[in-house]
Amino acid sequence: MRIGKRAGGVVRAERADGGAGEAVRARRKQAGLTQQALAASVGVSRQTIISMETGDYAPSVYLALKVAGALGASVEELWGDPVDQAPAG
Amino acid sequence: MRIGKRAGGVVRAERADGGAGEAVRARRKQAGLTQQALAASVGVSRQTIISMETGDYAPSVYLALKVAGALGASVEELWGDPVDQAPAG
DNA sequence: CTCAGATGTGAAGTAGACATGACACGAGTA
DNA sequence: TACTCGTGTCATGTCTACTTCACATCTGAG
Repeated sequence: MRIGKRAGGVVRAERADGGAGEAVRARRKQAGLTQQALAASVGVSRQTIISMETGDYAPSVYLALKVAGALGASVEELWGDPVDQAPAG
Repeated sequence: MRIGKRAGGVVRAERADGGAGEAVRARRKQAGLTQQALAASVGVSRQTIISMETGDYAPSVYLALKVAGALGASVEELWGDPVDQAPAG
């Protein structure tokens, strides 16, 4: 558990609520792809796609760009704060 | 040096030419910020901003979103393939 | 010349992004 | 029933994103 200042470890989502993971999964299904197909498409392992969809996971910006591109979305749409996407409430 | 399949380590830029670093630096200067000011603004150390601007560095997507936001740009603009931004040549 | 500010270098430490590979489970189908 | 497919879990290993801190260099101002 991280408390206060980080000591190593990457900058992650403000909320560990899996929002981005859900967004990536929804978009992948909409694109008619399996985890394996998306993984192959962006050049990573299926394990990495699993982590992205199910865990509190912060991919590198370059992997995020590839995934967004493969899914026809922008990085902001998939990993941005949902508040930026639509009004709260 | 990485040859063939990666064995750990993050997905990074196709070209280690510092393109993104230059883009981040240019945009930061345009915004009239020092490295220290940008670092404080996005909640990382100045050392991290230095690495981002000078090295073959792959920030996490969440840090990239914060930096892009602080600089009034999109992640695609700063870290995307330059070819995507404008025709080559 | 001195000083402040901005920036770059280097080292060491911690948490995590990626990988491999095996196995388990549920759903759908013949 | 057996099989295939898609997905999740787990363990282990390698490389890197982040940190702190000290110090060096360059530039501009007084």
